[in-house]
Amino acid sequence: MNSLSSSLGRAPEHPRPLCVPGSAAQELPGSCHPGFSPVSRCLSPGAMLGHRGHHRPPKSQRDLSPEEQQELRRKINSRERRRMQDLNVAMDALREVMVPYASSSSPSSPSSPSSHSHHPGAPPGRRLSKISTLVLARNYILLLGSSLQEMRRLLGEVSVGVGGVNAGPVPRLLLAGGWPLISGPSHLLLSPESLLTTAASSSSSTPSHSTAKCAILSPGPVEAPLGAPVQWSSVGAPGGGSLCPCSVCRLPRFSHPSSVPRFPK
DNA sequence: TAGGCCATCTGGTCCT
DNA sequence: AGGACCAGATGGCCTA
Repeated sequence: MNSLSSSLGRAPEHPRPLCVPGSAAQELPGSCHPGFSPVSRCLSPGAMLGHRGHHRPPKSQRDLSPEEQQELRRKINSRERRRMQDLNVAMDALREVMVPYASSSSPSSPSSPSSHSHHPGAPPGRRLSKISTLVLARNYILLLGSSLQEMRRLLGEVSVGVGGVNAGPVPRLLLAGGWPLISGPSHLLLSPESLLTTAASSSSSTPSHSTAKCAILSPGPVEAPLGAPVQWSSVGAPGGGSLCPCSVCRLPRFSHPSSVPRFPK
């Protein structure tokens, strides 16, 4: 776990100021309210809106001394920080496999949180935002699914001509045909049936205002005619055509090797 | 300067 | 009881 934190680059030992009951010097302006009881002083309006409609610290917490409460709060904050950092590591891992959008500099460049700062339409050099990463990943999976289905269809056609699916060189020939990530993690090779189902169900719910034209963002891959597999290269691969006009795809095709620290000091 | 994105803090809830 | 997860709030950084 520590390895994950250390890989983030942002020194876990130097998190932002902690808001710990009883530690006024560390309080964030606006987030804590001196004068409240040690237990309730950090309540934000949102935090006050508990599902039960009232706030009452657990019995065990009420029984703790201020020092113990402070230590407990530090411990909880640390856990939450680490949890979010782990989530970011996973997000970076996802960005990496998001060819051709993946940022090579990101892996653990959380050390450069500033490079996060990006939004659709931003100039090249910015890595995918979290939401963009998730949206692209989803559609990327759908694209792979449709590609797999297409490949299976072609395999079927070719195998008929050469005497069967297990006929020697045919599969290898097709596999060498430039299918993106076709040899990637096996868990990505989902059943085309489930992908079709997913795509069909999601195509009606997918926001389309800015993504309808995008082969990556839209359910397009699944809807693509069978004889014409999606032209991946035209979407964002090096040497491909113009950038997709959608809001998410107007992103850098190539990762930037350098990243600017979010909090330069 | 506004808006987007992000990290962090926090309290509540659920699970083991 | 403790940890994981979640969602709201807050403030900082960056870009248009």
